[in-house]
Amino acid sequence: MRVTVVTIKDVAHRAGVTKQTVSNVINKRPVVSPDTRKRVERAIADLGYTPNLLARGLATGQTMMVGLVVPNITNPFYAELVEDLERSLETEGYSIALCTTYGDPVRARRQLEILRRRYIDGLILADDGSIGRHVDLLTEVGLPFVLCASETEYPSGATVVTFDHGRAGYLAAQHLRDLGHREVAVVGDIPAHEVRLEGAHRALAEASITVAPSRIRATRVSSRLGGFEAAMSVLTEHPEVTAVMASHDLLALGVLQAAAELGRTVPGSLSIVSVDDIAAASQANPPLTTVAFAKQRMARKSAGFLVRALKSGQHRPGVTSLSPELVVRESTAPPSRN
Amino acid sequence: MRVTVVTIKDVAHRAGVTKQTVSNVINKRPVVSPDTRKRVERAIADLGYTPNLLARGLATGQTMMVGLVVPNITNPFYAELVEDLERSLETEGYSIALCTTYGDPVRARRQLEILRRRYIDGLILADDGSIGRHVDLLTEVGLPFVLCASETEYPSGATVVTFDHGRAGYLAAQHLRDLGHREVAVVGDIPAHEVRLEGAHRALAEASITVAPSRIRATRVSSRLGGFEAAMSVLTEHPEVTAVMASHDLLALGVLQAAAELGRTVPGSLSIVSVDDIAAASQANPPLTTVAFAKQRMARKSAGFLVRALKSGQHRPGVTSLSPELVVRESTAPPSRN
DNA sequence: CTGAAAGCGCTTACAG
DNA sequence: CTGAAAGCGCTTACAG
Repeated sequence: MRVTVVTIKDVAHRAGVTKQTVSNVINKRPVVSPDTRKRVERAIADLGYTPNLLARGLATGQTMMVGLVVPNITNPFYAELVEDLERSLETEGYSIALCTTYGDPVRARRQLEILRRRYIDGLILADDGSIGRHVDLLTEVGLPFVLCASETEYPSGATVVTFDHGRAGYLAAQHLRDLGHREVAVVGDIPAHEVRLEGAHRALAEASITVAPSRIRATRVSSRLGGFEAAMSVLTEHPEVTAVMASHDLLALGVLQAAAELGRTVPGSLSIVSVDDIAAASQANPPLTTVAFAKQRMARKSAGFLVRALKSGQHRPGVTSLSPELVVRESTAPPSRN
Repeated sequence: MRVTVVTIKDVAHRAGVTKQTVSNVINKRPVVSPDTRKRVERAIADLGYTPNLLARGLATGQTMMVGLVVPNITNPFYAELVEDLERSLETEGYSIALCTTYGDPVRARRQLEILRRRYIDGLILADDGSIGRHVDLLTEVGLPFVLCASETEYPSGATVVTFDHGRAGYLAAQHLRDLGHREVAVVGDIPAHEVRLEGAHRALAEASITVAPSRIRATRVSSRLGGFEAAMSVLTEHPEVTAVMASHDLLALGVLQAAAELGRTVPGSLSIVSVDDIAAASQANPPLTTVAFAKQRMARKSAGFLVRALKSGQHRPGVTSLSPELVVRESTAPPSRN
């Protein structure tokens, strides 16, 4: 099926040199006389030659591919992260191989195995909480990687870029507290976002506010629908609640929907705050107050660390924790008196 | 950096055979005696050997990778399509290389060039309308591909899977018409969705309804925000409008937001219909009436065609047009009398 | 500065 | 059924 393809040999032949000379000009090694360089470049242009990356990869051990492992890409957080990562990486000349795990450790392992056999140069993994289990595989084969960590514990000795999830939760709850809310409910992706919620509890505790366990709902699914169901249940049982803290925006969008369903205006009769700042948060109605994670900074940092490791050949473990920032929009207001 | 890796030679040595025998057992060629097969399999297991896909690709000309080219993945339509495609393809043993074009033809070309140099086996392209220009490159190098076509014209001689966009528009507008709407505005991704809108005009014309040009708004950007701005402008200028047809769901979500902003309840005082049926459509408030494109069927068909072409080595051009279906939810109702 | 040789890890005919 | 040889398209020392 494949049409004949022009190789380094064809170029060499046409330029009247050997293929290693062609290789030298391709790789810009300064050992070629200007004259023959010109000849070779002509031949390359005439023939439309481009090096076979497979062959090069086999010979050099460098494929210029890095793997990106994420739970999925229909979740906008990961979609946005992947796009940012791709942009950062491609400016460095790397192509990306995308792997989705769907949160399935078996699947993740299989995918990693295949990437390894394709001899990618390195990996960036967006931890879904189960990635930690596969780090052994990575270190075992000596594949450089950096972890865009979720808040769950990450392995020591790894290069990780993470957000300060505890602080994110703290900032969100502090905002509610400072607005004067005392009747707060929590809709959370539990246990995945435990740390965020702990931060929230800390902020509330500082104002002697405690959130009864019955006002904390874990979502069945990590989606808008999950947030909706959780909010419906908690708001129905506890109508006195004036504010809901969601552990991430997708859930908050569901809470928003539940509020509409229950006839509670936002922020007039219910305040909603969450964490993430995905694009949809600012486009919601009303736009969501949330604590922003700078995905783009995470992407740049991670890509930077990986590229440095690949270039230097040195592994430099360490944890970089990025600070989240409260973004006040229109889903929060002081509690109304009625 | 890379730790020592076990090769076919190591296996051969340990099993006391030559590497071509190992190759024979790996590729399940029925020429190996049960006895030596066992020995080799033992050696493979002991050493944890897995074939180097780069080397194999170079030797066979098959990389078992297929490229997926989409405009972006933050648009949920493409994200969902990519996930479906990946699932279909991986069951056939293919890994995917993802390319995002961001609608930039230059970028698209560069990416395709790189994929070609990586010797992927084939391609699936989700047309953003500009892909057509690159088909020459693909046919030139003889790379099998299938086009998940947008509605713009596609090259002849290609294998394409598309939706009947005209019918989609027709169904959407017919629904509004049958509900009794006569004052209709259009928010469209123009010219990308020209065909959908033509279908819509046809349905309306059948009831002698014409949509004045001033009631048709092209969006600046193909996003929620674009839909919002377009709807704000058209609804402000034409408050008598009772229904809006959007050319895709993302825009419709923006229209929904505009309706809220303008104090028009949906569907009480304004009906909204669109085309696509992305996940967010059913999760909107109210859930959107829309015309569904079965992305999953598109993904399966496309993957199926490509895989068949790869296996048979035969290119079979043709256009498969999938039928859309109206999904009535809660964003549409008869016009109110006031 | 250029060319002959060996090698990356696999597969594919082709003898024995 | 097994082994020796050549080749996929590149690169990397190493002579000249």
